[in-house]
Parts: sequence; structure tokens; C-alpha cells
Amino acid sequence: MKRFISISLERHLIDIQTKIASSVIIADLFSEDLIAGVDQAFMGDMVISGAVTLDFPMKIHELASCTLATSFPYIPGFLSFREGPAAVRAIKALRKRPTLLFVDGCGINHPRHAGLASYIGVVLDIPTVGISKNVLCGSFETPEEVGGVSLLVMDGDKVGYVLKSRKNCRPIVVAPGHLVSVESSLKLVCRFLRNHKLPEPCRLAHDYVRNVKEALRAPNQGGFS
DNA sequence: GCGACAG
DNA sequence: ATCTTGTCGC
Repeated sequence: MKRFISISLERHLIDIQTKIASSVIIADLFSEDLIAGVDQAFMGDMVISGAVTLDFPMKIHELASCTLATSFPYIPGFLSFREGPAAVRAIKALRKRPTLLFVDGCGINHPRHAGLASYIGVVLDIPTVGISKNVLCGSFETPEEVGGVSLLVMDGDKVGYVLKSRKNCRPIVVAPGHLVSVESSLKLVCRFLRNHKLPEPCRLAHDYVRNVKEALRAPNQGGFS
């Protein structure tokens, strides 16, 4: 395999992640007043982030997006430096600040306990939960039954869960990002599951960012020009 | 040393 | 993540 960044830059980024991790608080200090989800898409050398806030019946309340030039390659363990900046700006663009944010990516279930969800949570000081479709690190047993859950462990510590959220779908990984306990991260995800593999905040943010991307690729094809 | 490796 | 049609299973 090839190196994408220098040893010195990697060391610097690891320092940043170590600081992020030291700022992370794993405890229930959140409210469910305004739930939100954020997700990113790529088009050429652009990163597009879409943030959505939800209303009571889990419907979209507000949308905001941010498109930036991609400034960092994808390197496992360093995703926050690639997607974090755009995500932070998309969330800041929301008129109402979320009180709980669902992020597509790892939380404390990360080599340095500083995944994208933790990064966004600390930078914005907003409670976050990380949801990923694949395991980056940690050991676990694969749940087979729908609704089945197993602990995700790292060095003897519980850092999250692997959840079989829907039939015929691979299990998803859930972990706290910031200001949410390990137990609550799972309860929250289960509470916002609605017959899909991913919880509504993530699914709606994903749909939204895909629409933003399509609109950028085909300007004026949405009518009213 | 070898393999794994969020999106 | 992204490139992509049909297709198998609920």
C-alpha cells in the first residue's frame, strides 16, 4: 500500500485526535428537543454535506448544505479530516441548533476514540451518535436475529454495539460520539429506526445530500428556471 | 511480518 | 464514498 500523507502530518493529525478524545464526554447530557442527521457525498473533487433536522413524526423540519473542495484523501482512521469541515459548516448553516445529532461514521469506536461523530460533537459542542455500516475496529459477535445486539469491545471496554436493524441487511454499528452514554447511543438509534436499515436522521440526511448532489450535476432540471 | 481498515 | 442493470427476497 501507498502512503498518502507524510509521517509528520500523520503525527500532527493524531495529536489533534488525541485532544478531541480527551474532550469527549461519555454521559447522558443531551435532550431530544431537536434531532438532526448529517451525511456527505462526493462529486469530483467536491465534498457535499447535507444536514437535516426532524419534527415530531420524524419528518424533515429544516435542511442546510455545504459544498467545499475536498482537501484530504480517504484514509481509514482519519475520515474526520476529509468530511468534518463540510459537515460542521452544514450544521452551522441550520437556523436552529440541533440538541442531538446522528452522524454517519464512528464515534469513540475508533483507534484513538475520536471518530467523525466525536470530532463533530466536540467542535460544535453538540451531543452526537455515530452510526456506521462497517466496523473500523473493536471485537464483537455478529447478531443474527433482527433486533439482535452485541457489544463492541476495545481493550476490554464497551465502546458501542453491533445491531441487526433489519432483516436481509448486514448489521450496523452504533456508538456514542459525544455527550451520550454507550447505552443511550443504542436506545436512541433503536428509537429512530423505522423499517429501514438506518435510523431516520441518517437516512433522511443521506437522501437529502444525494438530492443536493443531483441538483449540482444537472442545474435547472428541477423546473422553474 | 501479515492482514484489516468508518466513508 | 463512487461507477451501475438487473435481479433475488421480503
